[in-house]
Amino acid sequence: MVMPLPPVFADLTAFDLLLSVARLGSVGRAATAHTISQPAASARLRELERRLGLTLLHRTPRGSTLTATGALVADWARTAVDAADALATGVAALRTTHESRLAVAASQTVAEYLLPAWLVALRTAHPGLSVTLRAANSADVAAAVLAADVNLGFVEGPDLPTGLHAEVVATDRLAVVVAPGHPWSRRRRGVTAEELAATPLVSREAGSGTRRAFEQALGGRTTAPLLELSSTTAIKHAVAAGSGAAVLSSLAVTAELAAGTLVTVPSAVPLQRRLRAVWPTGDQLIGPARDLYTIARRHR
Amino acid sequence: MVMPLPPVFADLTAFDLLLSVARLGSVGRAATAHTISQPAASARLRELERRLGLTLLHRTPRGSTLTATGALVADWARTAVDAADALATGVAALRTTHESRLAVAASQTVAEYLLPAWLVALRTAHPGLSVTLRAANSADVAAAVLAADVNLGFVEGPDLPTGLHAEVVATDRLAVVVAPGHPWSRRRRGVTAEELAATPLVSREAGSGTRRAFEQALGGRTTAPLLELSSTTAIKHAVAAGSGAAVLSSLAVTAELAAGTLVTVPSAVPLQRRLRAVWPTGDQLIGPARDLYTIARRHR
DNA sequence: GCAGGGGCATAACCACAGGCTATGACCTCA
DNA sequence: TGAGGTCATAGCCTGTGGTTATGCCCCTGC
Repeated sequence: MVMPLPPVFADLTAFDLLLSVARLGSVGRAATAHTISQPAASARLRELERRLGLTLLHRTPRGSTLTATGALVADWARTAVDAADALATGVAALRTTHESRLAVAASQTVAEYLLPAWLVALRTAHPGLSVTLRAANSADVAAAVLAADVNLGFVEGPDLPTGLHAEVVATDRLAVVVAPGHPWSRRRRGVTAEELAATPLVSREAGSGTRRAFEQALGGRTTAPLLELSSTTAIKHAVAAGSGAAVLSSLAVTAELAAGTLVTVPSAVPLQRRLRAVWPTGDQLIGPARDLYTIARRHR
Repeated sequence: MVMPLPPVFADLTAFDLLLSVARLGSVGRAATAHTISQPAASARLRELERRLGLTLLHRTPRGSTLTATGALVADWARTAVDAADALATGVAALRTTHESRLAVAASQTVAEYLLPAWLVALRTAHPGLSVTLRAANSADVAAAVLAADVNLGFVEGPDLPTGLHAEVVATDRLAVVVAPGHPWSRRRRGVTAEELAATPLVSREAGSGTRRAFEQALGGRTTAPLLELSSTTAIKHAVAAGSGAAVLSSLAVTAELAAGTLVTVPSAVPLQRRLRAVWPTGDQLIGPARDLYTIARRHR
């Protein structure tokens, strides 16, 4: 059973403060950075240490530095804080922002797994910029770009309406995943195209970008799914529970692979698809849209 | 300048609650899972929606489901919650635990970037298990294993004292990184061994595992560092600020690459090193130690 | 057709976490 | 020896988020 986050770790403020102390070298300066008083910061950090049962800071009359364990905790905390930051950026972009300057539409995979990080990077280039994000399927994204509802679109499907110019910004590997106990989990030889085509899989509904890409990679000769679920998360749970194999974006399963709840099966078929940025043919990308495109490209 | 996390996002409790609602299908059940009352949960979620300015839930007389934007937010939130969870697991392992059952020692890179996820996975197999973690350099790890202070060790250095058995659990690519504006940042041809050897780099102190591995990969013919810093974080900041190039574990820079504050430079030299699990020669791994080893191996 | 139960919302109340200001103790350096 | 950093302590107050009790709504089954 999944447990809720223990309260000490649910509130990242204290950890964020710790990171500021590490960066700035003193509790007082960290306090100012967080616009709270020095005593407040001091108390929070003491309380954090007390609750963790660890000594994180080395306090000296001319500043504070991290202890060895403090540095380790800070590094772990940084990942968490960064993830929360990406969440914040994503939400900011999602908010209906009539007053915004850059409008982006992105297909599911891009919106979920790539855009938040890109937007965090974009924000350092354009601190005041507000971004609108529309998450939709690839066809809708293309339509939104054509209608000039958005300045830039990201699609994952192979097809593209005329009037749009596309540039590959990333390559998304599709991964065959199973539960650790599954017969395929110990294979060293890749599963062949024939096997994949013949095996009923846990799959998204027809029309999903991931499913289309997979079907296309196998030349359309796939069997009916074992189970048809409407969300990637549902699929991951089903597979982890032992329902069978699934083909998912490798971006969607990194966490599960790291946690060991899913394992990848090597595949003899190159399962790839290109994630592309799209904008109206003939248009020149300018300003934030251009920068976002550049940031996205840096990951190739 | 790095900004502190906005308060709404610093506290992940509400997001965690949202994930429970998604999983369990109703606000009331989610409340029970978090051991709070149903009105409390209801209020928190309303407040979350109000603060984000988004409608996350579809409330019906027989349960609540996520809206489309809710699902997107939930997916982003999941990464943040998972990271916080890894932080919690890491800290739990770090706490001095005389009463613990599994003792692990790990070198810096492993302890920072890999172990938390492994421990999260291990915990699902052994819910009650308490783990002690000792983070040290590879030599100390080996010593701790030999002295039977710990049940299992993870090292990154190439050398190993006699009496220890080692198995590769992961391969860590070293990456050449520079700031986005750096002359190397636009290179398509890899930098050669000669160039790398001739270029003064931002580097860790002599004796660091990463530095040793790099020197060994170049056959020892490297020049004096441009800048010698004692922590990976410091190096990353220095490089991002434009100080020069550095060679770091690819694990250490994923966040920065995603954020675009650092970029990798292709390298003509294969910069790899093996991360190995070690235990006393002749011993058979048993129980949790064996499971942790298995989990670690799954990532190869 | 109506009772019952599950689901969410509202209301009234309470506790305490965490903020603030003011001040003190300590170290270092000119 | 005083000035200017550092962090800690003390006393006070506010607001968030918890609780229980209750109401409304909708579906289901007798």
